[in-house]
Amino acid sequence: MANNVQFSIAVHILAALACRGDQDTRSATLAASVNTSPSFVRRTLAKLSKAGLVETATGKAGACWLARSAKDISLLDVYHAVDAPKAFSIHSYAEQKVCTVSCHIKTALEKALTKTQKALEASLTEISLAQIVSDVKKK
Amino acid sequence: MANNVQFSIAVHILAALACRGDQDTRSATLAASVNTSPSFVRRTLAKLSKAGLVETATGKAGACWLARSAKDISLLDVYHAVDAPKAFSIHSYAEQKVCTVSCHIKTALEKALTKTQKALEASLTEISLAQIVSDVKKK
DNA sequence: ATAACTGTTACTATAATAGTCACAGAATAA
DNA sequence: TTATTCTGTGACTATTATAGTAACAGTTAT
Repeated sequence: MANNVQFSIAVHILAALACRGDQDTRSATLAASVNTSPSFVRRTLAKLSKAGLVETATGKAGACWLARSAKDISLLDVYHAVDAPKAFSIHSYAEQKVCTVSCHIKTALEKALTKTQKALEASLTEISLAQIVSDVKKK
Repeated sequence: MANNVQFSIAVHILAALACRGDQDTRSATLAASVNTSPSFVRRTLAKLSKAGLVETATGKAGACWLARSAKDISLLDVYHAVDAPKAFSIHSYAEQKVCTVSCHIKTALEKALTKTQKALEASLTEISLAQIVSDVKKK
């Protein structure tokens, strides 16, 4: 499949909203920045909204804006909001009863991969949206 | 697309080889344990071989075995060997020159995601094949 | 020579994701 | 109250990374 880029698109959208400050923003405006269709933006926005990262208004003056300060939004929040896939997946297969490895490798792998997933998530916690925005503006 | 499971299949194969000790092992035997075709196993095996994790013999008595002790193989070695995809990918899109975010978000994101990738890889270094094998046998 | 394996290429099938379209529902403004 | 213009969402197609298979040349033991 195509790689999952929802996460990076979500960060892009949030950074754009942070930069626009108090201005109301329509999905079409964001779509222009991200270079995709408004519809796609709205679908991502819906997830961010459910996760409480943005707020939206429907109707003629429809718009969206950050629900809280950029410094209070971590990349882990975004990661969870878009429900991005785990770093690793384990293959599924029929266990061969005669083979110890075949029977127990799955559990052993899960244990190990849980650790690495935790490490990744811990790293995401360390990075705030505000930092991203600051980097964007610096350049 | 389907998720990338090459990594977990590679670990499965290596764990199986570790358990079999000095016995010569054919790709068909591994295929039975992993529950896939010998051809698929051989392709993974080829990568592991290029990375120096296993050694193989061609010809009638063809076989494969670990190139070094399981405790000297880390999951990071395996990760690199199979050339597994990065945890995150960044969306590509045409930069909108009028938009600061659109122009610089990519660099900012790359910087952030490099950090998390490093964290993930550091975590993989900590886990050896020997540990996986030990977990498999314990159960 | 023959048999039996690996290494590799070429192919098809699958499935996750991207991306688009269309429309109902909602709020504003005339 | 009607027209307008936005969001939210369901239904769809297109794309593409990956899984998985088939086939065969090359290699080695017997």
